[in-house]
Amino acid sequence: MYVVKVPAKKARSPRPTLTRESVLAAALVLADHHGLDALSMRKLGQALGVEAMSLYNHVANKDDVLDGMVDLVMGEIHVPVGRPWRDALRERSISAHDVLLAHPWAAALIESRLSPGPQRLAHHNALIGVLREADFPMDLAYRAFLTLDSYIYGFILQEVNWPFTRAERPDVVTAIEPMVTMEAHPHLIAMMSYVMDSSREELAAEGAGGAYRAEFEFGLDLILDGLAAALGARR
Amino acid sequence: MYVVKVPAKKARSPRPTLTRESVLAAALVLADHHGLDALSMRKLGQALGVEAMSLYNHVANKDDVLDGMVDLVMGEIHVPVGRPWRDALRERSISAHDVLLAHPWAAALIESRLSPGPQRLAHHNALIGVLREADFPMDLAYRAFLTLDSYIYGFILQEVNWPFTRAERPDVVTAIEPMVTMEAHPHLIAMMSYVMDSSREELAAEGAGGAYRAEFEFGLDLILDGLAAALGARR
DNA sequence: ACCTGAACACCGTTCAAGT
DNA sequence: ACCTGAACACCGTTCAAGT
Repeated sequence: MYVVKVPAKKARSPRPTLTRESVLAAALVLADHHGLDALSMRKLGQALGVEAMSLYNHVANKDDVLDGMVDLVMGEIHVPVGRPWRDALRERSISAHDVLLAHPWAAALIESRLSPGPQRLAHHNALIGVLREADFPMDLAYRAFLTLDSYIYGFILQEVNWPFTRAERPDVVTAIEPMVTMEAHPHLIAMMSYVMDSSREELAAEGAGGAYRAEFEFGLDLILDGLAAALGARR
Repeated sequence: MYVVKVPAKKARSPRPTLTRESVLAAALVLADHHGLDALSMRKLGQALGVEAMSLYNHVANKDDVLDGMVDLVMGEIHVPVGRPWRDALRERSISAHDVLLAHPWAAALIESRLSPGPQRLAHHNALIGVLREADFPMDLAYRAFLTLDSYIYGFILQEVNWPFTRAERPDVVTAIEPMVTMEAHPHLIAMMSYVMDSSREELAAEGAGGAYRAEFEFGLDLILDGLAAALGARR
């Protein structure tokens, strides 16, 4: 499985021959551009200039497509090796953040997939390797892994689904406003006005890593500090 | 909106009159028992002894149903007030964990919903209130909130989707096994054998809070420690 | 006021038939 | 070997018609 099919040399068809890889790549582009809801086998076929039924010659079914997309995304996340564990974890966490932000549909999908692909397995193996080579005992390595990944995926899900400026999603903001009252939700209002204040809108425009990058790094460093302390306590 | 409709006294129909509340309650039960994928307007109507189209007299559409279900779940999460911030946050985090574990479809759904309902607004207001009354500056309160909720939701998503014992999901475990090799994934294999070892299976049987409860509390306390340190540094 | 039959525009997937 | 038309069993939703 996962063998790359080489298109026959003499193929002179107007469009390239379908392969598992081209199907997955097209699915990823479609999801990036129009969201995961817009990804149907019929539309995917259409994007490839083919009927939906043809896809079943190259992928088992839609679940197989989703698994393949997840694995493509996992392959984009960088895990540095041969570096101090804290640096390595920090860099891979930020890489994961940026990759998952670039594919807003991916985080929710990854967490809902049961069978990991080769890229995901390799990623996890490398990650655990970083911890083990830094002499994390296995129970602590497991907890470190769970804590860090819980944070990363949870953060991305919030970031991707929660547009905090009125400019981004005026419809959402105006829908919420009438339900929030000063009497019932004073603290919520205080936080919303902090979050939506103008200096943050400038941040949002800066790009690279998104407007939440500083917030992400706050929690990330907090967790890395905690792991360092836990590791120190064991020695 | 959200007014409870009182069924007419003289109603003598074989089944109770439909209300928004009864529709949402039935949807929640259906999702708890058969998963979110099994929740369609047609099946929901069937569960209520009615055609799918009747539901539209009580809810706007399926999105409205999903929003209502999320809000019911949010209402189950307990936020203690008038207690030291650390105790209050710890208790509400564990409450959130247990509630979200009891409704395995909820975490993913909550994070994908754009418009919060009244219970969610009240919950967030109370949570921010705990932080503000403990003199967290607003920027730190916001980051504390983001860090904690990222962790909680991310953790639940992993816990809900990752069955770690062969007994629970033999099909998943056997599907993964042939892909993992000792040469390519030594660290992954080491961790999997740690995670799947028999002493953990006993833990799984203990119930209340699930088999991951200790792991959840590890990361939770790590984050609470970090927040306490960050708060102390500000004073 | 509430329920429903019929209809519309979608889904994923199978399978026999085509090339 | 790969593609497709027809078909099946599903979706969410609308709307005119019923009571």
